[in-house]
Amino acid sequence: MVQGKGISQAVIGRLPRYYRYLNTLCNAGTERISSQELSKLMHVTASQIRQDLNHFGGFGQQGYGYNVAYLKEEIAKILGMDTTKHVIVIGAGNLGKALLNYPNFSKNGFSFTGVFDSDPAKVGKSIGTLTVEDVKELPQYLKEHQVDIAVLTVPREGAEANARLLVESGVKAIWNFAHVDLEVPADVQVENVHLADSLMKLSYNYSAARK
Amino acid sequence: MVQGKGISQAVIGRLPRYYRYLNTLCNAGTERISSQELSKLMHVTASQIRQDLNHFGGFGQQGYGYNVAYLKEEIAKILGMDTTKHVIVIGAGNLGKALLNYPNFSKNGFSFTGVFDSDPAKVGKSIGTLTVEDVKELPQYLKEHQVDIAVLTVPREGAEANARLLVESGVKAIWNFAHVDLEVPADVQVENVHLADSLMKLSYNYSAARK
DNA sequence: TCGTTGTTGTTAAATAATTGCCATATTAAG
DNA sequence: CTTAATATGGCAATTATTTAACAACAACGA
Repeated sequence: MVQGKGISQAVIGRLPRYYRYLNTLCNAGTERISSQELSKLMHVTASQIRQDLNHFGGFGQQGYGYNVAYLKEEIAKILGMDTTKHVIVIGAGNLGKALLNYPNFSKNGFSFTGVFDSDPAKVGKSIGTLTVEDVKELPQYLKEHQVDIAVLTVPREGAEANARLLVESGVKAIWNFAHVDLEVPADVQVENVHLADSLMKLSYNYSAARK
Repeated sequence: MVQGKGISQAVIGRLPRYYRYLNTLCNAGTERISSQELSKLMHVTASQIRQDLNHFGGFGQQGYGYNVAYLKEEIAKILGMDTTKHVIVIGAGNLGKALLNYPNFSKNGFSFTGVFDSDPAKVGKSIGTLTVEDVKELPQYLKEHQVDIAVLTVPREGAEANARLLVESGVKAIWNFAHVDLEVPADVQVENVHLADSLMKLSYNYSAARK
């Protein structure tokens, strides 16, 4: 169905942060941690941590706390990072390049397998191990390859058309950096990164704090 | 007009989206709009629109609705976009370049006035009208120039040190793209763009929908 | 073994956010 | 001028989210 088991997006949105802290703790060799210790580290309430985690199961043990490595793995599974996700990028500008070169994604099971652009000047150029392909090849590519997630780093004007194309070819997840709200069927997941909105929010908080 | 205090971040976070839709309407020549029409366009409730706006004042008129151009300007003011914000970028990688080249920011009162990097290979290179400066020059630069917002597009490891430097030099707003939670005094505003978190959230929703 | 301390999972209470409702004001038309 | 249709702003009701409280159980030391 559409949305996952009625767990709120507020909860889901906090999981990656837990994952990040657990990863750091794990790398530091920490074996166990209580919700209270973690709450101090993360500046959230221990109640919230326990409640968030218990949406997915009882990962802790009374009197002991949570095993860091185990909990980290469980959260990775919840977030779907236990299986490789094949990702393509539409738009080979600076933003697309930045994402393709970001090392952390591949560490977490996201495999970038293609990059497309409509600009003839960019087609054929290399980005890391990939070569930029013409966006005209995209429909054919989608027929021949499994694509879990498509990243849209194209200008606003081209975004809707590209999204439609992706949806028609069966892509079910779009990471949208274009500054528009995409209209897609309910079974297609869209995660927006509206940078301008984020900057405006900062601008508000900055301005409001000066008053 | 009355700038309320303690307005929730949920409300603030929606303002840029209103602004975007009003801008589009304005460009299309639309003069007036009711909360109901706007609600259909944006897929939110009319109640929410009216309630959000009324945190900042009564911008509408009974029986008429809202004047698009006027409301747009009022929201711009609320978001602090009526005064120019001087912005610098720390980190001249692909992400920094992408932000510097994004045309919409300058349209909305954000003026990028400097870019810094620690990599000698990047120092001296041009990005648009700016030249990359050595990050060692940053303290001196901050003494001589007004900086409203600093953008952190450096690797995780360098982020904390740069943030400390910025805070010590009196910068009060940081747009943080590094994958860490910065520890700053309460009077310094931080807006995080955690791309990995966003991708993981999409991964969850994608995986959950397949079940 | 037994008691003390620590810590979870869960339920209840408190807060916060969203939506529904409507009195009242404005516009538009006859 | 009168009336019907429209649409806000504010408040009340509802729903969602967060925090607090605590019973139950594990760990640990004596």
